[in-house]
Parts: sequence; C-alpha cells; structure tokens
Amino acid sequence: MAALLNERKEQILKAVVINYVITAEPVGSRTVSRSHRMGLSSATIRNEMADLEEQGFLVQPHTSAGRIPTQLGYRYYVDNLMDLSDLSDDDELALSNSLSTEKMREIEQIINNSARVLSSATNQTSLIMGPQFRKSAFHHLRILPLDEKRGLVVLITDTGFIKNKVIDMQQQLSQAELHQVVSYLNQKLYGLTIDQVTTSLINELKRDLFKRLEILEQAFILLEESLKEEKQIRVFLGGTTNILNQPEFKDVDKIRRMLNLFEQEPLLFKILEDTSSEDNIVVRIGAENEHADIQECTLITGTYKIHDKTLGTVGVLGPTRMDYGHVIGVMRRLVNYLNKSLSS
Amino acid sequence: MAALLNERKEQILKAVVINYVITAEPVGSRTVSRSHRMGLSSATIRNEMADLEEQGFLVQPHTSAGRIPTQLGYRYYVDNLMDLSDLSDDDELALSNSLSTEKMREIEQIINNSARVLSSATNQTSLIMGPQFRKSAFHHLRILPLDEKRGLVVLITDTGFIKNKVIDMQQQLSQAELHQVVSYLNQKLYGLTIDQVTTSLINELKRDLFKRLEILEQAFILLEESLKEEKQIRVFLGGTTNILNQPEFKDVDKIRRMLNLFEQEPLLFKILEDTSSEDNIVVRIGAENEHADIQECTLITGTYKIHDKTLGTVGVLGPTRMDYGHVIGVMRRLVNYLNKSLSS
DNA sequence: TTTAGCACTCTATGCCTCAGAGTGCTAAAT
DNA sequence: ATTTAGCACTCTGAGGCATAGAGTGCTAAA
Repeated sequence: MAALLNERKEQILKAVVINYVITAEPVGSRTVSRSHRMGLSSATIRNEMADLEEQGFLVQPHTSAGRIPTQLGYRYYVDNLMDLSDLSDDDELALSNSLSTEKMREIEQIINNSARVLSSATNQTSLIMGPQFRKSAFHHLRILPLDEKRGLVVLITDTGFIKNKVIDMQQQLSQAELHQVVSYLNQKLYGLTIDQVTTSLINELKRDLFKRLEILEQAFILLEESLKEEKQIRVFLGGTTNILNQPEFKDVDKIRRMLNLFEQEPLLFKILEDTSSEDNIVVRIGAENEHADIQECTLITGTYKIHDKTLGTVGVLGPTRMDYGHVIGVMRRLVNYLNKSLSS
Repeated sequence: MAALLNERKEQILKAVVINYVITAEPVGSRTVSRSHRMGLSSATIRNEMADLEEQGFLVQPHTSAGRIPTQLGYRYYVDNLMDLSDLSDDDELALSNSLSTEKMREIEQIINNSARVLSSATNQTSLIMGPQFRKSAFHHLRILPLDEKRGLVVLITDTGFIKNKVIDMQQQLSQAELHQVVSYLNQKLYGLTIDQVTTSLINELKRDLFKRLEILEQAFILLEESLKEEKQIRVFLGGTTNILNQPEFKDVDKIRRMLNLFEQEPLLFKILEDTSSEDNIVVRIGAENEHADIQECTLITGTYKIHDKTLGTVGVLGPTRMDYGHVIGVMRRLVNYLNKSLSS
C-alpha cells in the first residue's frame, strides 16, 4: 500500500476525481482552484498535481491537457476519500416500489426486478447472479406421472428453489413402485446440498436400490442428468444499453466486445463468482479484474443472503470513471432490501 | 403492384442488389457492366439505371455516386428475382448438430439453440417466440403440497408446456379436499385453450364449487393470478451483436435504439406477432414494418408448428441490405427441423 | 439502339492554419 | 520557505482549402 498523502494532496485528488466523473474531461489546475474554493492559486495546484502524477495517482492524456485519475487514483479515492451518498428520494421510492414483496413470490421475478432497478438507479449495467442452485440443500423430490410414458420430476430446495423436468419413462411404473422409490430417495438425500449429490453418491444409491427394485435404472439417469444440467447458472442483466451512454464507449469495437461478453453467461458467472468475498461490497477497479475485456471497467459487487446463507451476487459494471459513492450507496440499499425480502 | 420490368432491367436490378448486399457500397454502371458480363457497355447500363431510378427501384446517395436499391427495389427482387440459395454443408451440419433432438427434451432449450444457430448461420440477429402458452389447450392441473403453508401448482398443456408456481395456502387443506377440488377443475377445464379460461369462466366455476367446498376461494385467486401473469411471452434472442457488424449500424445512436428495442420483450413480441401469416415465410422490408424503430430493417419471419398447430414464430432481423436468398433458405430449413423435432 | 468521349458534380482525404486550453518554469511576492 | 504571477511552450481539434477519384448525364458518332 502506497504511503498516505497529505491533506492538501488528498483534497486535490478528490476534486479531480469528482470533477472527472461528472464531466469526463481532463481536469485542469484552474478548474480545481476555482470550483473547490480551497484558496490556492492554479499555480500551486499545478505543482501539487505534478507531484500526484509522479506518484501515479494522475495522468495527462497529452502534455497540454488537464489530468485524469489513474486506477491507483481511483483506488485511493475509494479507500480513503469517498463520500457515500445516500439515495435520492426518487431512487428510494423506485427501489422500494419495484421491490415490494407483494406480488413477487417467484425468485426469478425478484432478481429480474432488482436488475432493472439497480441499472436505472446507477445508470450503469447491472448483473445479478441468481441463487446458486447447487449450493442449496435438497429438500424433497416428487415425481408426477403425466401420461403412460412421461413423468414430471419436481425438485425442491430449502431456499425455495423449484426445478422441474419432464422425463421419459421407458418402463411403466405403478404408482406404488414410484412412491416407494421417491420416498427412499427423499429420505437419503434430505438436507444435502446439491453440490454434495455427486455422481458417486448417486451410484451408491443406485446399487442400494437396485437390489430392491430393479426397474429404476432410468430414474437415476434422469436425476443425474437434471443435476448436471444445472452446473451453469443464470445471470440476469439490466440496462445493458446504459453502457452506450458513457463517452468511453463511443467506439463501436469496444461496444461489440462488451456486448459479446454480456451474451456469454458462463463468463459473466465466472466474473461474478471470482469477486465473492462472502461479505460486504467489493470494488474492482480496472486491471484488478481478471478478465481482459473488463480491464477498462470497474465492477462493484455485493452479495445477498437468506437467513445468513449467501445466495447470490449482484454487480454493477461500468467504466472506471464512475460515481463510486452513489453506486455503492445504491447497492447497499438494494442488498438490504433483498435480504429482507427473501427472508420472509 | 408496379408493372413488371423487362428482362434487361431485371438483370441490372438484380446485379445491383447482389453487388450492394455484398459490398455495402453504391454500385456504379461500370461495375455492373463488367462483373455481370451482360455484354453491354457502361453507358447503356447507365441509361437503364436512370430509368430504374425514375421508376423508384434505385436511388443515388448523391449525384456522382453509384446506385443502391430502394425498398421497392428489394421488394421487386424478393418477389421476382431472388435465387434461393441452399445451405452450405457447414451450415447444414451445424444446424442438424445443434438441433439434434437427442439431448433436448425441454422446449426452452430447443428454442434457445435455434436462436443461436439461426443467428450464426445468417450473421444477423434472430428472434424466436416461444410457444404461446395461452393458445395451448389445458391438459391437466396438479397441486403438490410443499409444507403446511405452501403448495406447488403444476399446469400442463397439450403441447407439453409445463408451468408451475408456488402458492400460499392460508387455510390448510386436507389431502382429500385438495384432491376433490383439483379433480373437479381438471374435469371442467380439460381441452380448453388457456385463452378460453377467462375470468368469467373462473368465476362461474368458483360459484359452482363454492357450494360444495367453501374453503377454496384462495385456490382460485391463485389460478387466476397464474394465468394473468402469462400474458406476456418470452422472446429469445440470438446474435444481438451481429447487428454491430453491419456498416449501416456504425452510428452509436442507432445501435442504442436497436439494443433498447431488444430489451423490451413485449414490443418484440408484438412485432413478431403482427407478422404471423400463419403460413410460410414472410418478408417485411423497411417501412413495411409497423414499428418505427425497425423501418430501416428487414424482418423475415416463419412459423413452426406441432402437429399442424402453430406454436410460435422465428425471425431474423437485419438491415434492408441483407442476403435475402440465404436467410430465407436457412429459415426454411430451420422451420422444417423444428417441426420435425417438436412433433416427435 | 448502342457506345465512346467529355464535361461536370460530389465526396473523401490530406494538409495547413490557428485559437484555446493547459502546462512547466522562473522570478517576484509574501 | 511557500505561494503566486507571468510567460513561453506544447498539443489538440476545428475549420478552410485544394485535389484526386469515382461516377454521372449528355452529345454525337457508330
């Protein structure tokens, strides 16, 4: 960690960041000296800024331009200088309105709404990772016969996740047989997380059950299949077009790269998962992100929980020039709402 | 319908369209006379082109430029001149591979895959409307109790559509009571399309049932709710970034408008539904589209069916400068595959 | 009816200039 | 020892201008 700056340098750095976030233009010494009434002439500021540049907090796009913050500059700002802005009343209202638990029983809907709210309150793109099915605990399983040849498997987890899948049943099963198998499975699997339902466990059960009821090969294959399939998780996006409003994305090529990224759910998932610090809000600025395509961006993430168990991650993605205080404020609030909503 | 052109004019129009589709540059008389070896000098072509312009099939972007087709020109081309290209072997392979029915029991997956294939084979954005739940016929309904206070309603249609929803049950119901209600409902609703399950019908049933079993207010509200909710349908997109490859979309503002459109499912749904001619493939060029935001685009749509019953619509959206023959060829093929896959 | 030839038009490109913004340095002021 | 005023210097971006190139329309000859 670089040494701390003296207060005057801090004030100047802060002024540059704030100004640059608003205008997207390099900030000159004159502007700082004027707008932030710190009673110093532009010449003095110039000297300080030269220092800040030497220490790596600021850069000039070219010799005769103002300064813009480096990633290090943003980092310092976030760690030491940032004011957490609270929500505006409008935002507050919009948030609580669209997340009122009233009409939203389905978790998908809550998540989707959250993505919308988050993106519109921050003017950035938002990503939300749904509950991680495979980390939920098995609650119970049902098989509904649909007709002679098909059945519907319904899998329910402790977090209220419901997964269903139509299966073919080669051999016809009587109600009684079916019931027998299902209740055996329920008994054995209860309380395990989906992650723990490994192939080997399934095989074991299969052997077990095989002795008692030979017909059920098929049912197991299906259970396996339905679990495998869930390896990748849905990531919900909101406000993907917001990124087009940022002047740093006026280049069609950059836009293409970002949108391409947005189309690849597994990648998004990986990006979000990498940041999960299990606790609180994480800010990744520029190259602090692993994925190459977002190294000009900042990703801010938080996690939401149900009864203290981490369910998923919410994120905001935008250019490094972003209103950190505001975004973090909004995200705090959103995570709180989510935690409350989901725990009831 | 405008009068038909003589053969020479047709050849020239065709040459201009084909050339322009490839190069995206205005086509000059010299180019036509050379590349399409029709044994005429550029001067002659020039005269004919002037005629074609007067008749509204071609335009010049400026006085000293080549010509590009107007919407009328494209229309004439599609109606009278177009060669339907068959698929390349590669495309063919990709198509049959990714749509092999093997691993895809879920309809969502089939649709999703189709969207991907369609967009990558055409290099355009594809839109696919999933099966219209509300036009499916009611098959049967189950209610699974989850715990004391919650149940899972499962609704199954004749087209294999499965819709489930968790409901709260204020009053506890015994298994027997539940069973009674459910079987009554099944009997009454069987065979109706979801559209036909109107609020008034539900009310009627409610009265009916009320006499016999007072507790079930709640269950009905839930059925109603779950139906209402399905009014809007999912539209699956593929290759949204393809649109960025088109030179006509190098303007960030246009891009924003398109992407914005893509984010609004209900609008997309409306656009797709408007074109449903119930039969065969429909081409809407430019202003032939109702929606203002796609009047510089061409939308080509087709419908897929299961047992002769129209399920949904697939579409390809791109600039009016598009390889009509190829897109239509691919779409034909895809629709055939879909029809076959779904009917088995 | 077709074509060669030519004058004309329009765009896109590169080059130049110049104003404006902002800097760094030096010397004076506090 | 700081701070500030003043000044020369640098770099960008916008505007103006000339030019090459592509393509046309028209006229007159084939």
